[in-house]
Amino acid sequence: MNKRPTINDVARLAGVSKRTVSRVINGASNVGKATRERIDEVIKETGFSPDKQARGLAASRSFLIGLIYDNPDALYIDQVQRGVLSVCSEKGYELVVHPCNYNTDDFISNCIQFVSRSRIDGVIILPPVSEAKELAEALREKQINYVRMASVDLDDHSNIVVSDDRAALRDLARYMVSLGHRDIGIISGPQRYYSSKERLEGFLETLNELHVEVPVDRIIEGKNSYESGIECARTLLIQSPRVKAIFANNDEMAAGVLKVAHEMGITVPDELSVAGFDDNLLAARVIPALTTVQRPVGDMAALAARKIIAQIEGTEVSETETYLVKPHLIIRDSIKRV
Amino acid sequence: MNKRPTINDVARLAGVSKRTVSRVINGASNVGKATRERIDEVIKETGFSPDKQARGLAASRSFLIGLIYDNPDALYIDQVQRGVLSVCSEKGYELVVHPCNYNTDDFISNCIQFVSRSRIDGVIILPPVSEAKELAEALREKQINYVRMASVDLDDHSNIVVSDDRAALRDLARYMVSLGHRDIGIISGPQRYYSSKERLEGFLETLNELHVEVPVDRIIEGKNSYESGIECARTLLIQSPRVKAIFANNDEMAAGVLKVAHEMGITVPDELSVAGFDDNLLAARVIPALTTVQRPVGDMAALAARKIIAQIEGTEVSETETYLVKPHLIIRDSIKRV
DNA sequence: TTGTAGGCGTTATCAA
DNA sequence: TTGATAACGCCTACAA
Repeated sequence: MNKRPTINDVARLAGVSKRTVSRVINGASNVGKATRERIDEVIKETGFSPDKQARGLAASRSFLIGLIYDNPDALYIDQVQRGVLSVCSEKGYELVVHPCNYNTDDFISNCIQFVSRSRIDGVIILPPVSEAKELAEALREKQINYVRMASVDLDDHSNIVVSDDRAALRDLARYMVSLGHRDIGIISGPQRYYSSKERLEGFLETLNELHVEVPVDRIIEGKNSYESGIECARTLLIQSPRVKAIFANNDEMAAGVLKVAHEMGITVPDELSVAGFDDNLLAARVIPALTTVQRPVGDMAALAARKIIAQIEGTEVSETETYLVKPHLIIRDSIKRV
Repeated sequence: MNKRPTINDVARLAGVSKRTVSRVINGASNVGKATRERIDEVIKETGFSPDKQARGLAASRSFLIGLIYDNPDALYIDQVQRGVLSVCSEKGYELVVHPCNYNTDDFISNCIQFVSRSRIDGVIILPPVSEAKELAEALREKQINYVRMASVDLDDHSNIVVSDDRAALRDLARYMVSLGHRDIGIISGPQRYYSSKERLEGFLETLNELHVEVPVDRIIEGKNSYESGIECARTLLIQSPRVKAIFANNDEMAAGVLKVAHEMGITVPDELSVAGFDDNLLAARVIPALTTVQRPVGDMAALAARKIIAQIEGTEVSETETYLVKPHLIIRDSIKRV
């Protein structure tokens, strides 16, 4: 019921100055062993923990990490949040979320304000916002720590964690071809996003190597939404009825393909194979369950958290060298041998 | 590129003391009109905004609102976060997320610590954690502001926002019966949760009024997961093959029912009708699209945010009287007339 | 190795 | 209506 103990209480109880207590709190090396032990004990007894507000005010830090995103995929965001938090809480940071509007004009200043208003120590940026060069530049100019999560290596390795979507799609292409598929259609993502381009290129690249042609009219650009998936699937299936396998840029759109196939009386996977990307909640639930690609989102997020904290605390972890993770194929029921 | 202006800069430029500037910032009434205008102008010119850290240190506030939950439903959480943020950002608060582990022993002290470490001004608690009486008591005892989101009216109305799940299930029952259903099975949620009990009771209540009996062996308690839905559906469908309609406590389990029906060669909705709850992402994607119940989650969350801010700032909004919102039926393709 | 003094940017007390 | 002055709890030069 009493107030929280302060550094002064600890200092008084331990019979030292608060400066010394401060040293102990911050793990400074120049403290006598006996003194340190005495102080540690008092801290334990009193349950003292430094006040973040005061600490922040004095040191210009907040122990707050921001998460910036404009992504409709709630599941992805949830995984990221949990991944980041697993690291944060252990290091004494809290996570402040900031969904934003990538398309508005003031989106950059909005993000900058978010950071400076609350003195956020650093931000983690999710795709597709993370692809915005302007935001990264603005952040850098303002000396704000940031780490981007992306599908392309477009920044210094201490500022980014990338998933190798391209490699994953090469695997998928090989898998499809190995099952005999030759008549392949694609519902790509918006080509203004690197992630979409990477996936498309990785897929086509390997298909070409394996001498499988995909005529341009079998590649349709979707918008990553379920509705868009439905629309594109209709177009594709009517326009190119010979297509026997479709890769959709994400599971949402793949679910749309399933829907259209059902409407048109096409059986999946017997008459049409379908692949998605994300391993969304949907993927396993849908009938037939989707063969798709899973990114280790939680791990990537945790890595991003470690990087941002390393930046903040100036402790360049060796691990900072790691920045590339590879997604892997999840094989379920939506692709069949022909 | 210069540092942010401080209250001192403003005071100097306006030729007043910082105390007066402080009054203007905080909207105190006892400031001369001319003085106020001058100060307002300087604030605008300099782009000054008060530092939250310093402000918090002085006033014992952080302008941080915490979100406590232990809920696997990422979509629900995402909707809540957006709803809360829409209010927060406008009132100058930030949202700090705190997923926790309802089942661990230290879960309460963990939450309390979370709040006190960062001086969180108030917390919003989501179900099912929000049902924990002990947590609410601990919070109250520590004088921590909180608002619970729940399905039952189990707290003071300024501390809770409840969705009337019971009423929604009465509607569902009437709807099913109106379509001729008499052979109804139920996959309920864990009965240790109020929300699950409310739904089950509301459903049975109205069924009884309409003289539709549900034998006890047609009511199976599930765990709200997809897997659990599959398991329960198998049991139910094998044990009571005459069942022609199933209500599942959430969409995840309803998706499980669909899966099992497909496995067993039972056509939905022709031979079996299915209803869910949540209007999950799945609901519209699955085939057939699920008839389900939608809670206005975003609105509830925004309301909760307004309540918590009212508590923090001591401004009891009249709106605080509102606390009950009613979910509504979303009719899709999974229930058919018999 | 330890302590003293001053400052971080704001709000609160009390007088004028 | 205003303004000195002291908190708030911690960190950081600079000394000892």
